[in-house]
Order: sequence, then structure tokens, then C-alpha cells
Amino acid sequence: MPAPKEIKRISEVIWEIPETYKKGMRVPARIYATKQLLDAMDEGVFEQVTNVACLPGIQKYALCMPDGHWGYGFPIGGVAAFDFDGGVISPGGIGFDINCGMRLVKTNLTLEEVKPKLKELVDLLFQTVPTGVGATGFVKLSNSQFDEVMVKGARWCVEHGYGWKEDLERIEEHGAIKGADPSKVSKKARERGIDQLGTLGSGNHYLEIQVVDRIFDHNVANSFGIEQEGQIVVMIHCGSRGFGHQIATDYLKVFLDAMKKYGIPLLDKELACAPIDSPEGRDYYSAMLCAANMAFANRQVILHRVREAFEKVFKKSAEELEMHLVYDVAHNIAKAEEYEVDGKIKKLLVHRKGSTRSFGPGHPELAEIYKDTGQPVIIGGSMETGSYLLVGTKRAMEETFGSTCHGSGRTMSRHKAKKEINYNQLIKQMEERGIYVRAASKSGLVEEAGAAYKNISDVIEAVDRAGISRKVAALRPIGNIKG
DNA sequence: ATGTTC
Repeated sequence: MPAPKEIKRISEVIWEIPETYKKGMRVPARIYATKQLLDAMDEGVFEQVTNVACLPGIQKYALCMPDGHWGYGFPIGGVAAFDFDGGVISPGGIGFDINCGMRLVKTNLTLEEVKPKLKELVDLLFQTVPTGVGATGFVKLSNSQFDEVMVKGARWCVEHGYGWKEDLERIEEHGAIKGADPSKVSKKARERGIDQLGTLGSGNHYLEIQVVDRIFDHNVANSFGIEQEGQIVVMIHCGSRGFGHQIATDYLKVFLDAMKKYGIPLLDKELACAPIDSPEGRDYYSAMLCAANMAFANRQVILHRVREAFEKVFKKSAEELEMHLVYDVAHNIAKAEEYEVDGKIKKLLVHRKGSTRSFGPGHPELAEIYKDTGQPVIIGGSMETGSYLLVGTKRAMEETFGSTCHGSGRTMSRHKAKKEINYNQLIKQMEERGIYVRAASKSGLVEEAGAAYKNISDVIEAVDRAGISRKVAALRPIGNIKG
């Protein structure tokens, strides 16, 4: 679908829809994309990103990344920052899967060493990391322990033997965001989440064994633990499971009523929101952070299982295998961050939905190990087309509220993929290309076929050219576990 | 994404 005729080209990869496009827009909308990606975007993206531009307290621009596509209320690939003074918080700007995110682990193994053991490794991981809809995990929690997980996130896991102390400095916010309040979480959300720690889930969630295909920046790659092409790494993509989903559902309902109370005009029911500084807004923020911390903990337990599986298969300790965490980063979340707006430093609530934080060198919130380089940015492609490791930039801080893209973005609906792609053929094609896959369901696998997604390389070129993150390494899948 | 239309 073509972009609206009012769209203006700002640079090679930035496009702007002015405030005059639609009644009620408070700021312009900006889309980061090559001409080719822009032309391929669905009409819904333009509609949704300009709707977001109408929300109270929005700052500078409503943004959409090159992997943008139609989502619930806000586009997936959307970034929107709201002033704490007068601005709103919206579950639609965060996503149902709160703190869906990516985790990347390195090893010192090479492709040659892993190839003969690949099936054994993937089969073992498929047993120890539960996948699929409704999967439950092996970590048994009491209600008070689950409260601790909501507040302490990945730190709770490390304190209970699931991981290494050094893992914590390699996670966004050290794996535990301050401000989570378990008393703001419904009983139903608690019941759905309590046995889901260490589970992958379904949809586009996966655990993948990958090989470093190409290194673009050797210095930065090295500092992240990526030393050579042919090195094996493991990527984990999952979030807060039914727990975050229930919290989003609960507060969408609360916010629809709150909007009437606060006199916020309703453009679209999916854009339900509340003032950040209102009882409803504060409650959702505190509950949302419980789900964010649970997701960090979820990925931490999965990392622990990955280390255990490698230890068993390669008969060496995870320390000997140098299985250090490269990074863990969220791509569905809202964060309190400070940015310069009109020459003044303001505290903003940055909503990233299908968008990854991309803090550049010297950012005060980054751990010492990333101060010189900027933070690692982990971008998962589809299971066939490969993934990327990027690094954050100063330019992202200036232009996109410290944000970049998150993945490939679908081009084919799940329904269409199920109709057009044959399961047995897909498995065979993947095996021919050296990818061994185990999936919880046949339909789940075909829905995630590479053919159903945009080309990840096009998306990466767009963010790299825009300078809102830079290419560090390209990663290619060899083994995959899917929900 | 999701005890996949509580």
C-alpha cells in the first residue's frame, strides 16, 4: 500500500508525515525506512503512527522503525515518548507480551565442533526448555517467591543458582527494573504466570543455535565476546508469557474507563491509555514492571538450561566453554528516561513496542563493560534468514529516544503462511541448508517460515544507514527450537 | 503474543 501523499522525505531513510495530515496530531510522525521498505509497508502503519501522534503529552515525533507493521493500537516497530508531566501510558504502546526480548550467549565452540553433536544438543534443549502454548516450567515457586521474582527479576534467579553473578551486568537494567509492585498484579495474572518461569512459549518465540557468519566491526565484536567467524552462539527470544498478557488485558479494561474520567478523547479503543501521573497509570506501570522483571527471570532460567545442556553434550563446564552472556535487551516495554526536548532535559516515558533500546557510548545507565562501545543490540530474524548483533549510537539518543528496530517483521499473515507453506517441505529445505529444527507444533513452524517475513538484511541496512545503531556481526541459524 | 474467541 502506498504511503500518504503528504509524506516528505527528510533523508535517505527518514520520512515524515506532517501534523496537518490528520486532525488532532500534536507532533509529526516519522518513519525510518528505505524507499523500498516504505513502499512495502501496510497502510495500517501510517494510520496507526499518526493516531499515536494525537496522544496527550507526546514529544517530538511518533516514530516507526523499518520493521514496522500493523499492531494492536500502535504499530509494531513503534517508539513514542511521553512527558511525565501531562503525558500518558498505554498498554498498546508496549504490547501484550511485556518485555518480549532477546538474549545472546557466546561460546568458544566452533561450527566444526558442534556439527556432529547438533541433533543431540537440540533434542536435549527441546526437552529441558518447555515450548508451546500453555507450557509450564520446572521451577516451582510459592506465591511469596513469585513476588520476589516480580521485584528482583534475573537477580532472584542468580541468587537461587540459576546463573552467574556476572550475568546481571549484561542485562538491560541489570535484569531488575525498580518500581515493580506485586500488589498491582491481579490474582488471575499471578495464577497464569507462577509456573511459567523457564518456558519459551509459542508464536515467533524460539531458542536458536547460531554460527557467527560475518563480523563487520572486529573491535566492538571482540569486546562483546564475538571473536571469530565460525564461532557458535545461542539466541533466546521470549517474554513474560501468559503473565504479561494477562496484565495487559487487565489494565486495558481499567484504562477504557479511566479515559472517560480524565477526558482523553478515544480515537481507537486499542489506544486505551491513562495519565502517567494518575492512580490507574501508576498502577499499570508498577504491574507492567512486574511482568518485565518476570521476563528477565524467564530468559535467565532458560540461559541456565542452555548452559546445562552444553555441559552435558560437550562434557565440559559452562565456564570452560566460556558461555558468557553477550547481552539481554527488551523490545516491548516502557521506560523512564531523560532526553533533551527544546533545549531542556525532560523525564519521559519511552514506549518501545517491537523496538530495541540502542544507548550509545558513554551513556550513564550502561554497565562499565559497554561504556566505550555503546550497548549491544540483538536483532532476531526469522528462523531461516539469520540474525544480527548491532551496537547502540549517540545518534539514536538524539533522534529516536535511544531506539532502533527489533526484527524482520511479517509480510505474510499467519493464515496465509499456513495455507501456502508445506511443513515437510520446509523441514527438508531447512535440513538441506544445515538447520535442524524441533517444533512444538507443525502449524507453529510454518507460520514462522522465512518466506513469511521481510528480509532482515534490508531492515538492518536501513537502521545502519540512519545511524541509529551500527552493524557488528551477522549470525546464521543451525539449530532451532520453536513453540 | 495468548490456558490461540474469559
